[in-house]
Amino acid sequence: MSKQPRVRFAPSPTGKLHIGGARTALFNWAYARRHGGQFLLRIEDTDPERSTKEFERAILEGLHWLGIQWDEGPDLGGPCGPYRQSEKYPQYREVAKRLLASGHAYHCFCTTERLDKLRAEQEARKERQVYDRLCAKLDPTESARRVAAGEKAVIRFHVPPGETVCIDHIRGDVRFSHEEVDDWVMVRSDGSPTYNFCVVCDDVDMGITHVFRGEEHLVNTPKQVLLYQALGQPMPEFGHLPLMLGTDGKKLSKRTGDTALQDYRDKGFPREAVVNFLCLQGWALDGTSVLFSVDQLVQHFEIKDVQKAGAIFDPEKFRWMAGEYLRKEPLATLVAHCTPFVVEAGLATAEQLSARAKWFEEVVKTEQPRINIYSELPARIAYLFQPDDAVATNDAALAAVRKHANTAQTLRDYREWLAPKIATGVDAAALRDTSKAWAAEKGLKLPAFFQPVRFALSGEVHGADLFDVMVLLGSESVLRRLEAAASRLAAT
RNA sequence: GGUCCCAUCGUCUAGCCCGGCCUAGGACACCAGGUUUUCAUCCUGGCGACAGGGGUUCAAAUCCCCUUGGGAUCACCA
Repeated sequence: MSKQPRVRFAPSPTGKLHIGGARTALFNWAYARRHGGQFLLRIEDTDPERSTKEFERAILEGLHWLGIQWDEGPDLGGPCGPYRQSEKYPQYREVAKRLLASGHAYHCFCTTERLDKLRAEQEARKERQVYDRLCAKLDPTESARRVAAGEKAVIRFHVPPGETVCIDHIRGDVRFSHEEVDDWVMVRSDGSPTYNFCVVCDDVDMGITHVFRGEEHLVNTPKQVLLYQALGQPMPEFGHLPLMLGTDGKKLSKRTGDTALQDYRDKGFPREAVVNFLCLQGWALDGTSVLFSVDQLVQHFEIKDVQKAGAIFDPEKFRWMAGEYLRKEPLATLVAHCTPFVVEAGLATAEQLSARAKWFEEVVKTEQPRINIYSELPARIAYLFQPDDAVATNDAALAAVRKHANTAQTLRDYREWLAPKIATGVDAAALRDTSKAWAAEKGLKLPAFFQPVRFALSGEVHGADLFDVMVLLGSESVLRRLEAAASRLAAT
């Protein structure tokens, strides 16, 4: 690398940040950091119909959340601005004028109707559907006159004969014949520039040295490369990242699951897990490490190590990884991450939780091995917030408890035995042994003892350690719930 | 259909560029055990792939060709 690389991520604000885009951003950013270069953010909002400020903000937010910082961008500014394409129309017009003058581009007056008809005919003859260059044959001064007269026209790029090879660090060199490239539209009849045109202008303006983007752009590359040549600008090196695929093997879309980064954030996937997992779609730290940090990514990321084949996005593995990170979180951090979800679920207010901070911390600690994402917590701990005489239950749990005989009696007996022991507080460790001894003495099999008690306390037959649950509930609640369940089981 | 890209366990991948260390490694999932009052966590083991066919070579997952399969893209969208 002769000089510092400059790379960019250039989303168009026509939707929330796609996880594929997030990965593209991540790889670009990692590359810049790895090689001591700059990472820029550019907003490609040349489609006024679909672009919104709202989406732009959401995208920046998503990027921030991932922990990606850019060196130049629409919010930060920089020496190569503006970083929003909608603010650069005068510049594009200038370039188009130059290209027109140098004969690399021409005005095309063909109507949409003629173009449609042309395509239909080519289709019928099973030919390639390309523009027939009718207007390329027009005399430039004649064209200029018609344009001056107010006639609607687009500006097309005049593709010269020949062939070109472009450097792709992932795929190797990609060779293409100019024959295959259409005389594409650079400027629409309303004067607005098109994507392929803006991209090149901007990448030139911003001194971009490496273009890493999704594979769907591979077919655009020839058009863009030709433009670099026409402009007399050095070509950047490319890297077309493998597509992220849905379980159907096709490009990931809303059909096959959540595609927006925000969806995963909203569901409570730990940030580090998202970053880690996204990186694993097409890249690996080494053969064996699955879990790695952003620092490790930056330390080892090489674009040539990126996989060529598309990667099917596996939500299952993603959830597993989320759990791995969640389990490693320091308790205070996990509490902070979970709190909004508990509040959102209506279990308690943030104030109520902070008033019982120590207690809530224990609650979270108890569930930490049992949840994979933050949003799973509320449902699991809801029982702690319910009235002692109205603990929610489900049929399956009830049915399981009913399999045991004399459960009401068991609960009452246990309650009676337990009451004096927890009068001054619950000691989980002590109770664990003595309770089992008590059950044994009563001639109860362990499940016949534990299941009804658990059911009484939480309405479930599965869950955290029973005596930890008692600690969380407190003596009074425990005794009340034991009684309430006994009554209920006796009644039916 | 044209053009382009791709091809290792069901999935993510290591190995491929610079052939031998590959009787192909790791992870998810799955299955079977162990731990636990249950669930989860955790631990152990198992299952399971070089798409097919030709070359080249003493030797090919690795290089070449063909076939097959999959994908992307064919706009005055990005």
